[in-house]
Amino acid sequence: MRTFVAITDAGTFHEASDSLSISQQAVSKRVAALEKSLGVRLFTRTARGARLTVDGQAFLPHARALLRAEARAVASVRPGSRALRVDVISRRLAPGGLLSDFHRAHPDAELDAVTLRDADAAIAAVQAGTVDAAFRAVTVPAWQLPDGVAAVRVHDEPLQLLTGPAHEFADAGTIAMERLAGHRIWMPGIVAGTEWAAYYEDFAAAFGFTIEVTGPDFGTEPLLDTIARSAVLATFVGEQTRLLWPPEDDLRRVDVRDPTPVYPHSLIWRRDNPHPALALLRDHFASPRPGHLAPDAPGLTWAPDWAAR
Amino acid sequence: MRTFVAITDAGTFHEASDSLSISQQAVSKRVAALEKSLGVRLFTRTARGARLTVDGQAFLPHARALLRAEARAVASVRPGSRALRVDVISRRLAPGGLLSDFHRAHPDAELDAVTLRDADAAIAAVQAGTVDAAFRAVTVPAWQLPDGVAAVRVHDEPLQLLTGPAHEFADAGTIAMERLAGHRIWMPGIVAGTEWAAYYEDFAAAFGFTIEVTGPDFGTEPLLDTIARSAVLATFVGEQTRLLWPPEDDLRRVDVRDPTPVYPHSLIWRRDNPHPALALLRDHFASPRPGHLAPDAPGLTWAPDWAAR
DNA sequence: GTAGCCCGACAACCTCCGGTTGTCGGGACA
DNA sequence: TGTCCCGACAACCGGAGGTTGTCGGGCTAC
Repeated sequence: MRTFVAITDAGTFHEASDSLSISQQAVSKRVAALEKSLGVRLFTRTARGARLTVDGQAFLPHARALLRAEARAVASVRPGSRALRVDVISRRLAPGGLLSDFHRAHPDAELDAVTLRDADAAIAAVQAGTVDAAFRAVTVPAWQLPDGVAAVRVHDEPLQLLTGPAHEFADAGTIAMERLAGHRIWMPGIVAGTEWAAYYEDFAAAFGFTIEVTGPDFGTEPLLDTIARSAVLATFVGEQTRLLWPPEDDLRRVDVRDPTPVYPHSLIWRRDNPHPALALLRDHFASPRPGHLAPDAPGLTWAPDWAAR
Repeated sequence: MRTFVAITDAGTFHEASDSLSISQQAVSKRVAALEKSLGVRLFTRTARGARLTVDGQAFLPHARALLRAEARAVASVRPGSRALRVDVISRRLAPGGLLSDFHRAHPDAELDAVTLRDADAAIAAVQAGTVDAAFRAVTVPAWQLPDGVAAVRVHDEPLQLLTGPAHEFADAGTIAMERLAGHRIWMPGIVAGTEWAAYYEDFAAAFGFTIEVTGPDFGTEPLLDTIARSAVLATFVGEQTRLLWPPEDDLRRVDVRDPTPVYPHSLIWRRDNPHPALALLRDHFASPRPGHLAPDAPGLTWAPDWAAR
């Protein structure tokens, strides 16, 4: 690909071979191999150089796109001057409802999303500089964070109950929290010892339902399929979560009120991290965002006692 | 890259080696080479398989994007079932003002833009199936087109004069066509014998200015730079043309009235071409588009006599 | 505690991919 | 029509990248 693009830029095989620091014959061989593998001619060879065929013209922008993709891939792991790397909790809960929001506001800021084991790992990674920021529920007060690490609760994500059409709550639209008592909530994929598990333990204890984590996690598709077929199982998802499958009419979203459970996200970062996009991220989440609950909303919501303010 | 992604999908080196039909040792070597070239570890090796490191997680979406780019590149030249391939006239005149419009209306329709030598070559390519459609000024009446090839005049692009700040017309904003008489218009890059050359010959003859095509074409940047510095040279560009360089304040766009010159684009296609996106393209340009001159606008515009209706 | 198992790494070997140099035919141009 | 330059072809060669065989090291079962 690089050779192909170099030739279109240079105009002749010979000149391209210079810029690539290989021989003209090697360039010729590379092109011949590429043309053979594609099954089309990319250049018409003339006495005054190489000109693109129609296929070559159509191919060129895709070849350039490929080289750009390669450069971005390499840059994503280059120490120093890489894109902002942000830890977000498992996609099930909030697959970028947070970040896609930011992305719309700052389309040029490049982000790489990663997911660490739990908040402790995320905080350690932020301190180590392995990641630049994390969105996590923080279970400890601010003064217990490592030196130089800051955390601010920036986003309370309302949780909805997700049920199949045969479930008791399927057509309720909204239910009161007290009706959850005694019900079975299935949350496979939760890892014991994480802040995410702690959240659901406290949540279940506070309102008298049971959390089941049985079964290995085969991914979200079988999980949601099971939910869709079950009359008694339900699960929680973030309000912003967009499910890819199954079609939404196989599943029902049920709002919960009195109070509405919210998952408390804190933005965690290291104060001396100079990454320019990090400042954008902090500013974005420091200011109130229309359509989102402010974390200090009055008592209509529920979050664990330990959730940092 | 493919190996890297295969491992993340499979979970273990061994399983990935199966899906790639190579040995586990080869997979191990490939990963080691990739990690070495990137300078980071992508996997943590455990007794239960390979897990992504943080770098690996950040790298993964870029690796997938690269593979998608590769697939698109290959698909762009695959005979049958490739993206719609459209011939458009040299970018100088109308760099996708036509196609970006269509792209906004149909973001999913994949297009590859190519540029053939002239309208005759485009018509031949359409007939041969090398390209699926062409936007060209057609110099012959419809009944002289090859069998099965159709052409409909769909878009008249108004031309603006482009001058440097020292030019007589620089600050006029709008001029009457008659004022062009005796002026020098520089249009390097025009190839003799093309319908594009014929257009400008007729244009110049009709209103008494001169066209200069001297000088080899070094690309648009030096051309525009020359225009920007000259007090007597000017050139024509399509109204929709967005110039990348120099900054617009080094150049002046001057509207021409009484009449306004328009470049007549016909959409050319082969009637039995079943490409689904071609039908979209025809429908899009068959219907009136707000903000664009209809090709049958009254006598306020000028186009050559031969321009197909 | 320990035997077995499965995972990935390492070593040795070999093939052939992809580079090199040398040469050639053919179109453009003076 | 000679000259020049472009790209292709041939012959050769080193090493990148595949193979097989083997090993150490954690889980896991008993």
